[in-house]
Amino acid sequence: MSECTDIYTIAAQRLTEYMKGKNIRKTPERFEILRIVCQTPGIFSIDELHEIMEQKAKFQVSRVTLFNTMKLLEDAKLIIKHTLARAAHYECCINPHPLVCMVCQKCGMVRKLESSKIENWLSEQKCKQFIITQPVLYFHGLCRSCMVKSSIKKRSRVKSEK
Amino acid sequence: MSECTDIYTIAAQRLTEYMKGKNIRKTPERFEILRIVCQTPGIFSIDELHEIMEQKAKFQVSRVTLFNTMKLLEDAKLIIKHTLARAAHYECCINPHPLVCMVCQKCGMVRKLESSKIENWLSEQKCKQFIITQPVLYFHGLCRSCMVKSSIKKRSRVKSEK
DNA sequence: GTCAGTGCAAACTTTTTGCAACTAC
DNA sequence: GTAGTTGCAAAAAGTTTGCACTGAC
Repeated sequence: MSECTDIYTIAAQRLTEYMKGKNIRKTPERFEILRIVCQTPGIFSIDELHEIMEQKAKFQVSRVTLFNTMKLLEDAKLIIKHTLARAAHYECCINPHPLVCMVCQKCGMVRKLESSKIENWLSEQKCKQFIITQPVLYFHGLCRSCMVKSSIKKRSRVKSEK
Repeated sequence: MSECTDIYTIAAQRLTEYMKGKNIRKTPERFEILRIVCQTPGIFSIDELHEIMEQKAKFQVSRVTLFNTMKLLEDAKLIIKHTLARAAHYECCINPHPLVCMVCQKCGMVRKLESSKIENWLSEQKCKQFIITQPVLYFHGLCRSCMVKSSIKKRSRVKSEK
């Protein structure tokens, strides 16, 4: 928890910095949402975040505000938006680094890979026509579980740790 | 056009092969959709495909059938599904290869990169816990046009060549 | 003839918008 | 006090489902 608090402190500073001179107000909702986002491991949807806010954090906030705040946090580069499933999913990302994700085409499971080579590869690329803010490498395939079970169940939403 | 026809011939063979022994029927809708998909460059949404079918191909087909058929073609590995925007986008991909896409965070533009190095990098990866069927590397960032214009217009849908 | 496929309408899910009340500045 | 923010309700957008009809096998 103390580590989470540290992350939140940094994140809150960055958000304050981002807001500066932009006519963007520091509302309690925005900082409480950021706090929960920092405390939530893995990726989550708006609905999941809404439930966490109400159940765990006992903080009432509307879905509309969550949508708006996610956009703000994304612009401030404090979270990353994944649109792998029908509903967008987000994750806290205080120190953006190249993400390597395994996405199961059957169950929607997402797993992250550690990789230094991809970073080297990325640094070699010359992209004058494009400012890269966040590279994400998705591997679409089948996870071990779905490899074994040959069930024909429908592709579900992205799973997150509950 | 002759090249497109060739691609369709190969695709139709693959689809037929995929359907074999699966109780999946060869309907004219499915093959006509596949033909148009093979003739359509770049990425497209269900709605865009629906318009092309009606306007250019003069072939009446419902959106429901397009959704179903896209699922079938995806399973048959003849198309790739991108979920970068609110609406899913698809592209024909007869010979799947690692895709490297630049996605503009502002206007939603998608551009493909040529890259052989990413293929080498991928071949080095050992993924025993995962069968990779399609690697896609997305660069999220800003395209040249949005770099210059500092307009604050909202992020729009994925653009495709019209 | 059977049952998978099609297409309409309706339901459902996710996201956006309009608007009144609120509040950070 | 002003204007950005919140949150409700409603609309919009994308996708799925129920069901009757059709047609591939």
